[in-house]
Amino acid sequence: MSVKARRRMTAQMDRAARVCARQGAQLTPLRRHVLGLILEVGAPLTAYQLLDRLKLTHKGAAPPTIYRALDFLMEQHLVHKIERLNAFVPCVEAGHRHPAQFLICCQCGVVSEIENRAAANALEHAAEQEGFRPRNTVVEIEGVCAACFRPS
Amino acid sequence: MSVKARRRMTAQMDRAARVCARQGAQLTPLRRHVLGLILEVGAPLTAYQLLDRLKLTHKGAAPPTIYRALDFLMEQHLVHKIERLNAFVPCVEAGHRHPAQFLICCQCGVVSEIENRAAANALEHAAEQEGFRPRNTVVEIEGVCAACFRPS
DNA sequence: CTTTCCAAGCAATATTATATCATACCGGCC
DNA sequence: GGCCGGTATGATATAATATTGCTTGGAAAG
Repeated sequence: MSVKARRRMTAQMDRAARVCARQGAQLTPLRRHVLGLILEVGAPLTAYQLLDRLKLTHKGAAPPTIYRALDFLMEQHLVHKIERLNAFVPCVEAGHRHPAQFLICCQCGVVSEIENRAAANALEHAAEQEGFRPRNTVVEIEGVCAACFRPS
Repeated sequence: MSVKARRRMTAQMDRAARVCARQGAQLTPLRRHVLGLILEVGAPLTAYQLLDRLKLTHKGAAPPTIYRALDFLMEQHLVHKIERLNAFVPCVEAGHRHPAQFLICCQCGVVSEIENRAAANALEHAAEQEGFRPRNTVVEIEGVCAACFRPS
């Protein structure tokens, strides 16, 4: 892991700590550790992949251990679940609810989160035209990313 | 099941038959039966719910039976999977690829499909700004439907 | 000090999905 | 007819994902 990446990770972790403190939520060592795993890998990880990594340092870890931590992290808007992959990634805009839009490259597997107001508004508008009150909008766009399309 | 609903279902089934014929795809009795189950219930059903129903008339049915049928129906764009629910619903615009946008009511569980060009375009645009080539866009909006919001 | 609350430990189990190999059926072709 | 290749289905097993319920321990609140 590069120095730069490590620095970014520390910043994200600090931010997470502040977010939780503000909410009165406890970012316990275990939860922090799980968040760390997600941040350091930088690719979507499934619950059981996380569990395997967690077990290396945390012997008694079992499925509920990881799912509880993930639930907590999702509640705090620190982590997103990618439904198509049953996998988890860090929130880019950590700490507050925001419409999630993901680009999933089906060639290299990279998932990147974008935040496009225009699209989010258009969707909200579309829902409201039906009398629907959106709470949580998830957009998962599968396709080919720029890097894979033009392999330079 | 009302006369009207049955008539609509027959129409959908006929349409499915035409779609498959055009593609040279075989809408076998088994696949037709599974599609029928999905059409008649009118609510999202999980694979195992479908399997239970299928077993009533089709003794040897096992998980692969239903998953194969579902894969086929999804390929033919006759059925969508709702990722958030691990459940399946009929395609409204059956028979051709189209951007799927779902409104999921978290109170009554009703899922309705909409087809909003403006929102779909906005999303496509957002993806392309990143150099991303979308292939398959899934939108799942969770919230409260009109009926639940104003219980009249 | 003790009550309360919540995180975590632990075991079991539920739910969702796939792998694999065998069999049956249908069409064309010799 | 007999064979061949392709596709659909049958059947069994198992993998992958997720939850339930109950218990324990420690820290914060009163």
